[in-house]
Amino acid sequence: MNIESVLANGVKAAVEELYGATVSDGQIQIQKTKKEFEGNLTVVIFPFVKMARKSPEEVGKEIGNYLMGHSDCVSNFNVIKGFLNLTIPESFWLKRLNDIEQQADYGKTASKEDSPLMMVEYSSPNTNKPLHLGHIRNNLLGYSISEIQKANGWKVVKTNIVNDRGIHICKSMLAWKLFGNGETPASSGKKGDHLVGDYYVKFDQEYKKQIAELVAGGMDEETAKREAPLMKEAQQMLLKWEQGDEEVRALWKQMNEWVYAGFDETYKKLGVDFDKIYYESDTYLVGKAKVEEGLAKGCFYRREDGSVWADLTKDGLDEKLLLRSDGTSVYMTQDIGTAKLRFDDYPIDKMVYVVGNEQNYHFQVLSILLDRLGFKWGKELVHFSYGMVELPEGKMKSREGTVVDADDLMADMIQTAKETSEELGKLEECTAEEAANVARIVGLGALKYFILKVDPRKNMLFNPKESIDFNGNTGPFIQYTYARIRSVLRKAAAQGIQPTTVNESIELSEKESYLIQLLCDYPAIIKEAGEEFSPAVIANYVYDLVKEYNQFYHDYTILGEENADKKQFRITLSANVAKVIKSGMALLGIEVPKRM
RNA sequence: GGUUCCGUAGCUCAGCUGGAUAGAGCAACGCCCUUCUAAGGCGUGGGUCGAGCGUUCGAAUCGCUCCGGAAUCACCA
Repeated sequence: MNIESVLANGVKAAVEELYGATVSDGQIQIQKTKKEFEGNLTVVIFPFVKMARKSPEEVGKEIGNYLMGHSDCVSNFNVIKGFLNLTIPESFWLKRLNDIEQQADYGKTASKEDSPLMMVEYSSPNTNKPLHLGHIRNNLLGYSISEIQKANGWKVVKTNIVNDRGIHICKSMLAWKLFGNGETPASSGKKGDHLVGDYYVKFDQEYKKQIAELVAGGMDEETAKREAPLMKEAQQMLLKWEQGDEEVRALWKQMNEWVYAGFDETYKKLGVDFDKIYYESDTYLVGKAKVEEGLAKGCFYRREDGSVWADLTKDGLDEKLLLRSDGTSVYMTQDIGTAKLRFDDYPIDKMVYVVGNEQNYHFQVLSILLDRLGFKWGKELVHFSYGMVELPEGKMKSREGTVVDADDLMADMIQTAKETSEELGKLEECTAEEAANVARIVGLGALKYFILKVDPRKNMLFNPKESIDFNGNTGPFIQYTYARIRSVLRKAAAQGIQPTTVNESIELSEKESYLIQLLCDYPAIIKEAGEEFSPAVIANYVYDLVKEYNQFYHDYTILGEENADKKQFRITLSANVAKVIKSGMALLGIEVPKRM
């Protein structure tokens, strides 16, 4: 049992005995004592004031005295206004530190045979262009919440739905065919996804030219957009694809393969992965069948023109199209098909979709539809919705060329990390290979931490220049602290000191017991992050821990001349801080370097 | 217009199941390298928590009404 619940029971008994009143769990608030006051934990007294019919100060004193007399985990107390500040004995904190020292997977809960299964869908790229900054936020969030849920004892399947069919890829294919001269990744030296993306841009440029010509010839713009030969040809191509035209399918397959090779490289560099990948070309027909099935069961209805709709007016929403009048599927149909395949493949208890908040409405509808179609997790599906990433100059728009490419961005971050470490004269003793690896870890750590520390729901501002900041609440600052602790531990080991169980009679300073208290919070933090699907909770916790450790580090001599017990204690404390930093950063998908 | 989300220091963000004097970092200014990594530490200045009303012993936090911003409301994905 943890200290908070021991104290809560104590308070309950105290109020009952002193004032003859019964207290519910919700009325007892125990929080960390603010740093400017003496004590470790604080009981809020206000809820008991009415029961006691005495002043808050008196009630605080009486409950404090009771706890002192009835529990050995309170060594002192003081009352300020309505707050009862309790001092917990030092031996208590040391015992906890020793507990942490013993646990290799401190704070994590391993999944068991019968643990529930969570499927997390993230990334979900289109195959007509490379990944951009928005995908980076998506991928980092998806990966991180998967890790956090695993740490909370879930079985997790990470999945990706690749949008590999549709008019967008046909545009790239057509442009490649018309303007490409047979260019391949091998012949051009371009990454496959970039190559295909370049032709998507090319299509758009040529398409705009054609529209302009038609408008100059007297056509109105709307008609011109429809009548432009390029667009007609792209639509023709899509039709051929649907019919299984061999030549179109062969080109489609080839270009998609180039893209996948490119994506794999990006994912690998970013450090994310998937357990199972679905392709829309495999799921859209399944969706169609599922909709027909729903139609037969009376979940949906057909209009005169042949289109199929779901009536959601009873749920306070609109009517939603599921099949076009020509019988082809829409986005929603495909998601239904994907859901069916997934449900066939895995015993899913909880489904999480990591998708931007521009699709909030879509997932509201999807949840209702899946529920109607009998998916047991449909109603409770989680749309993990995150905000847009904006740039100082304004919004990202791929057509206006203001997208920040994922590969370029990662390369820039790594390059900056390299330059900075060279300027500061770090890593001079390292081999070029080691130095490059540290630059990679630090550059990507900066990017990942910067994005993950922000509340996912919020739109965030990404300033490519300012984001590379090696001070303050940043990934590199945390990595740096970790590297420094490792260095201390190496030197301690050279003196023959290893972290181990420490003598529980050592006297602790305020800072030391506060640090241990922070370490003790870690399991609760993982739990909270899991419930809220929030990597930011982990990130901000780790930052707090690091800041606190830095003060400790600067105030104390860890390896100097002093008594052996104290030295042992500080080494052990440092090692445990390092352990928790590493563990927390791993939940964010961020590596920590042994030296930097 | 309907729905949803956001609004906290000059900037980027924490804090939100109601609790003490609203916290960090960046930027500005001033200290600290004979002490284990200065990619660091300490300090100073900087706030009507978008506005108002309400509930409460107590509101940045809960409710209502406004104001400002974003997303969405396609036979696009």
